[in-house]
Amino acid sequence: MQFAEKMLPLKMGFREYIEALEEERRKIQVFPKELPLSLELITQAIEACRQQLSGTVAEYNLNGQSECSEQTSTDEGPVFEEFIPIKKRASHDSVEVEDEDGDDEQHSHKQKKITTDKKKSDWLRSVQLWNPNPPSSKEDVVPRKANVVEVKRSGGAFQPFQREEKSGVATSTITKAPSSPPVPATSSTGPVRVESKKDEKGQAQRKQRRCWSQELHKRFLQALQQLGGADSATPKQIRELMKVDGLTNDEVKSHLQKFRLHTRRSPMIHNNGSSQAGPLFLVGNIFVQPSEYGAVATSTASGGELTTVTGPTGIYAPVAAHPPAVTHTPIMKQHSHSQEGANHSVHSNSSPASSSSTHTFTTSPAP
DNA sequence: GTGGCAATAT
DNA sequence: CATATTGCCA
Repeated sequence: MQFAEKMLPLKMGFREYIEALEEERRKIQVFPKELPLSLELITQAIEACRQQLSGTVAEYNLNGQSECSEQTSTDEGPVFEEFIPIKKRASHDSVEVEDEDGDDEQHSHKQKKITTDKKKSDWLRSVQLWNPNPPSSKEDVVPRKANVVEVKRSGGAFQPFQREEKSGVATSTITKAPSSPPVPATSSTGPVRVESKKDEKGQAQRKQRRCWSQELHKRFLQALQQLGGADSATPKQIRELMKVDGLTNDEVKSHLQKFRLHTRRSPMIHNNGSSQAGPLFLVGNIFVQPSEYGAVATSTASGGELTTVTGPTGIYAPVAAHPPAVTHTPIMKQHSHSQEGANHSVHSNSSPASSSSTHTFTTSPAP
């Protein structure tokens, strides 16, 4: 008896999970064009879960991270991340720094792992966090505690976005940064505005390249979706929706352009539709994509199994009757979240030159 | 003015 | 070569 009770919850969890997934799939199935990837992902997730339910236990492979420069080998057959930045939500947060400090090991090895191992071909790969303006590789030493999970989320960290539904009670969707009234201004590690270089030369030199972080891109995608696709979205609208300070119309425009180009050229190359037992990657992390409505699931990637997934109040898509015939159907615009860019703290990723933009999308034959 | 494309600069 | 910025045009 006890055994049954013991394992029941687990199975139930899976079942519920699957159900939830299927429900979501049904929802988005009406927008095959808008959310092709989501559809695919969910489908695979379902399959994967079913397999797990069946008894076969596969191993999850979560990956998500990489700074603006490195994406250490990510062995994976299937390419998935494509445009969906997978956020890793482990129990221990704080920053993930590359291990380099070998306490018990000699710290002499400095081998780069990248090599030509994986040409992930994620044009997105290079997009990471804001790359303010690495004047000269600031060498700020970030105190790196060994394991101690000292969550130091004091004010002014970074990552303004990301709404984590805290046990139902929404902390109001406003997560306004504490120290960032209006006008984050352009100063200290702030936006990338041109330095205090009064244009004396008569010619405003080019703006510093803006590095599109994952978060940034994520927001970009969200906005894109809400606007009904890349084709119907306009830079201005996107920018408005992103609500990222310091972001200009032109930047969005440019990014959109690139995005379109890439999406056009490489349609959707996912792996075979079948679910293959191989790597599972879903589990929770993925569904944070359309989280705009402030209700999604959180997963426990750390050691735990999957857990949550159900939409609290089923807040997700209000749309119910939308004939697939019409393509874009912008889901109502809800400005629930707010985010203040102000973060750009002293990230100081020394990633000016290193950026291993090894992406080489072997563009398909083209149509 | 806004949006799209192309040239140009990293 | 890929990616971002700037310029030009509908």
